[in-house]
Amino acid sequence: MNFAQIILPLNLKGTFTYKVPVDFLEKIEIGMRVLVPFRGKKIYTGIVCEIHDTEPESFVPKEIISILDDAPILPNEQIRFWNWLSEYYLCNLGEIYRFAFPSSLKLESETYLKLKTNVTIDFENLDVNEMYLIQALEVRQTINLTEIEAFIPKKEIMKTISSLIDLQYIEIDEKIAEKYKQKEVAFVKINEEALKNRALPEILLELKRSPKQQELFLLILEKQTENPEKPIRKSELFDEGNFSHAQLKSLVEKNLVHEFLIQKDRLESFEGEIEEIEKLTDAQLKAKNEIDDAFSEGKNVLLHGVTSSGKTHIYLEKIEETVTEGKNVLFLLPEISLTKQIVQRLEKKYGKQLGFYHQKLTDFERVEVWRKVRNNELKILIGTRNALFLPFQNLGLIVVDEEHDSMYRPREVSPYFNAKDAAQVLAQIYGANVILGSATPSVESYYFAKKEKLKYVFLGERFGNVKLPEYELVNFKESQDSKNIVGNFSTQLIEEIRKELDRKKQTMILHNRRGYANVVECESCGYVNYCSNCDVVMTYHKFSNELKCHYCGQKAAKPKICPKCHSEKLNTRGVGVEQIHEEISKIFPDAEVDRMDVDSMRRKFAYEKLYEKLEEGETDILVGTQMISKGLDFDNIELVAIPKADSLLYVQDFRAEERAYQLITQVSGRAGRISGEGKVLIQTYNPYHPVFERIKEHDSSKIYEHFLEERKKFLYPPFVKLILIELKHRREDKVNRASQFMGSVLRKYLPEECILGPEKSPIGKLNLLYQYQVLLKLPRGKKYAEFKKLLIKSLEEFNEITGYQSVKKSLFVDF
DNA sequence: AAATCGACGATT
DNA sequence: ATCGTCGATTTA
Repeated sequence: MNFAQIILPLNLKGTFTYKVPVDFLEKIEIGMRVLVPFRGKKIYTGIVCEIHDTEPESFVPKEIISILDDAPILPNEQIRFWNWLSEYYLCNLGEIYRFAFPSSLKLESETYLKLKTNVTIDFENLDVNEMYLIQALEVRQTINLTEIEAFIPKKEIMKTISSLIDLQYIEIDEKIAEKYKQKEVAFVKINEEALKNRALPEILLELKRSPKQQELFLLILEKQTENPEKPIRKSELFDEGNFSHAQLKSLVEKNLVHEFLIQKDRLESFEGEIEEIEKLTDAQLKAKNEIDDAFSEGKNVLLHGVTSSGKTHIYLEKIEETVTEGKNVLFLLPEISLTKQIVQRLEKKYGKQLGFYHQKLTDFERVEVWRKVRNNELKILIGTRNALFLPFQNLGLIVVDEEHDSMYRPREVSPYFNAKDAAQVLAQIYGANVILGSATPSVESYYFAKKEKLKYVFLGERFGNVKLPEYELVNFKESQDSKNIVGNFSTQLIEEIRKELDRKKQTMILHNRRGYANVVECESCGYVNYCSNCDVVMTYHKFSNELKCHYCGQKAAKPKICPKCHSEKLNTRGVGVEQIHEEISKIFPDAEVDRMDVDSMRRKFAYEKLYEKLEEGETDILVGTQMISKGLDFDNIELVAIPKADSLLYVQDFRAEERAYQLITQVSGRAGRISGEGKVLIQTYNPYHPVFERIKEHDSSKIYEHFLEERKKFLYPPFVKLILIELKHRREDKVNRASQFMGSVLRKYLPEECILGPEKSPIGKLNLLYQYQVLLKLPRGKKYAEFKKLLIKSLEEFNEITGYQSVKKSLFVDF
């Protein structure tokens, strides 16, 4: 056993063979990190994935420099998971490794280290190497691994660094150190000490000359005695009485009152607003029993529960059961969002045994969570898809909430994989169970649930038997013909909104298109502005008064005259959310109309501020893109309007209808959560469109039947497996030729009916790269494995052509 | 992925 | 003759 296969953090095929030095033979194990030289001077942190005795024939392997861990950092299950991902999604192990590990666990020679600020170093307890490194860092701000090699022996480097990181003397210098700062809220409380030492009358006497201060002091005291558990918000004092900040400040200075800050996200639980877990309703209990049955049969579950049916309650029950059995839970969310009741409730109950893992953590925080998971200190982990890669010790349950969400498979991050499917494989490896939960399951999951590959559990009623919102289709063509319209709104829509305003209810308006107008077009010559990097017209944003490319972020000034024919007549075409917002503000000048989209939420705390406005009922009408369908659970919303619903359907994508249905249903779920008086107005030119008609009927099985029929007819998932091959290059002729060649190679091995293309991608140029694609529709089942082997063979053949090596190739399996 | 090497064209 | 850019090649 003299050789090891090492995974390197590079996007390279396969693993690399290294020789294990004799003194490491005892120590080395699969799953440990090792330091290896690669390409002359460079040093990388690799992962041992195999130890064997076969000496390579064609080359002389290099030696492992050092072993970084005393015990494997990566459990066996994770290595199996990585291998599955790599085979299934046709990606390299190195890519997975890069994605899975926090960067300070995979130091390489270009990683820069720096001294932590404001640390006092205890030189007495440092060894020689540590001392050298600290001294070097005192002279210069940063240093990298190659530079350290000059004064510390190679074998000692990592030991020295990790011990100094542990001591918190040094840290990794992350160039893009975007620190996520949590919002803090100020609270006040009476200084108990002051009350102990002196009698209350004495204190009041002292404040006699400042009556306002006295009044304020008494107000705080009164609030505190009334409810000692509930901390007092600084802002509520100013709301209730006519006090000034100066008065509070002097009370603080007199040491009678303490002021303190609490982080925003811990607030909810701290305020004790959470009800204890109520008993499950009969419907929920039935669902839970069905889940138990499925689990005992070793089946995973699709929990299809209409909006506010209390899926969370069922999750909580199952989570508690799993933890009681001594196993751990992973709770996946599409993105880390504010205020999730489940978070608050779990936090209260499990405190330090609850962990979070998501993209907004700093590297140090990630390593911290990693360590805790490995030591089995955390029982429950809430996280986004990258949490799948934590070194779990005994996973018992994975919950995938909002399983239909496309954030589980973002196309732009490599490696490409679908967290929903990966979660099921990971669970299988760990012998754990999975609950996929959604109010609007993906068509694929629904199909597998009906095919009994998953157990289908349906919760058809809202919690407390609250009625589901009612849908009404507004025929915009008719309104237009009878001239009953103002801009993009029919008078019917306007009247309904006015009624809500009169009743002091809130209204949501969904329009899923950013900006003010799609295009700015010259009336006389038809000129439109294209992005200079992409083959895309630029969207006009009136609010920031510029043109933006939504694909690469490129900005340009809005032209005043046509750059081509100098005409001054420039038209806008296509309606964006800004325009809807403007129209509504004009129609209801006295209402408070707010807009929520990525552009208006970019500023720090913009989301939090708007959230509070909505919560306090200050916002009357909220106009927004799909953003408004997530996380806004307020009791006072009863009307949801979708003025241009057709635009949701007209997207070049076989999932467009499915996504329209999901989006409409998700926003609708915001309406009438408590009262049951929710109403949804869908304004459309096609009131007889099958999707709208079926949404209206409130029978989800009908709509899924419709989707499945269409998918079957036009051969789309779940009836076939899709693999998209995308080729990119700066030069169009090159990528075009490459794609033609790819097509011909594929046709050599695979039947004609499986191959679509090659053709120019829907967006022909993106970020200066031309894109071409080939779409494969492969049959499911046994044939699939066979075809996939042939695909790999074709890809290998393609790779042999040296001329096409510079063409970037991406594969999207289960696209 | 990333560094290195070689070819070719533009610049001193 | 030298610098810069692009593409091909190689990594254990």
